[in-house]
Amino acid sequence: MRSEIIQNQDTPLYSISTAAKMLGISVHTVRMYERAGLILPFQKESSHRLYSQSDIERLKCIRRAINEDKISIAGIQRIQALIPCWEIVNCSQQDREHCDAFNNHAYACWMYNHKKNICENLDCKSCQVYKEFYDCAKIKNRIIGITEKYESTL
Amino acid sequence: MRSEIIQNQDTPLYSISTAAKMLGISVHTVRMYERAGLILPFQKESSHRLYSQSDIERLKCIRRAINEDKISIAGIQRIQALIPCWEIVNCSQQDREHCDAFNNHAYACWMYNHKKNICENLDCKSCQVYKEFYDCAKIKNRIIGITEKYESTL
DNA sequence: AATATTTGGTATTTATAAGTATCAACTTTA
DNA sequence: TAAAGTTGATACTTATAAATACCAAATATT
Repeated sequence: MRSEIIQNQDTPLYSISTAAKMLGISVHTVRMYERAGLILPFQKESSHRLYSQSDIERLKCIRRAINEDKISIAGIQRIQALIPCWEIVNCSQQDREHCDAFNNHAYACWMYNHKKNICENLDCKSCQVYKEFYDCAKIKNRIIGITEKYESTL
Repeated sequence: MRSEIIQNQDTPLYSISTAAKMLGISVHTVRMYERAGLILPFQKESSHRLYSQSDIERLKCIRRAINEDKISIAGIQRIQALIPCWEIVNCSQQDREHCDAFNNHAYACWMYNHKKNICENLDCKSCQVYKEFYDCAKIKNRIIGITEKYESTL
């Protein structure tokens, strides 16, 4: 078996213009979504952005939400702010007290600074919270999961 | 102590034109919010709508979400669809299986039919799910509440 | 070294959601 | 029973979010 570069859904492959072309939108629109915290791109050392296949899928999902479901960008931000990140990363009571994400509800956790808590040394881009829960169905199912977890202890 | 008509925040008091005037919007806009499921008015036997002080506050909250926070109506619907109603009304596993609200994520529970479950004979207008959880902060705090409830059993 | 691309801005356009106007039929109330 | 208000529906207007176009400076590619 010869040595190969491992490629998967998370491998940074596409430049911003390639990504934009794949989605049929302008480069600026992609950056607009980034500014809004809907997507975190890979940054090369050089400051140029790169996107993986997962990023493309995420962007497609964002487009559907905006164009088909008529949810505004601000609305998507609020929805993502409801992801129960504290439960997913299982942070402590003390972590929560100092966490801006836990104590606010306007943006997803990856939009806040995480100093002095469990997330401090973690990369949001590779965190389950960011990677897995970007749409309504997945977020709702996760909330359901919490209640089921609770009920199973009764 | 003489007999008085009990008035509270939930007493139906205002006609639709009075409510619209109080909010500085048109009658039609109020009905638009109703169509979207953001507000459930009282209906007199006569089919004319009436609004309580709580309804006015709720409408003010909706207005802030739309005008200040820039969340679209479709966005508000999706956010309200994340209210963990099943946990609040504590419905059974069987109730959940047959519940359109539980099994979807596009609208709040009070927008669906509740046949053959615990909600069947309840009035959504006076249900805690509808009355208490119409904004992001309250919804998020409720989700937090579930996790804390779970953690307290450990 | 020359060409192509990306960056982060601002200014502008466009698409459309949110809101208004108007309507005839119906209901309430005075 | 006349006047005022409500209903639901359609057509129209407006406000603005989303997207595009453009820019000069920086970076990457050949």
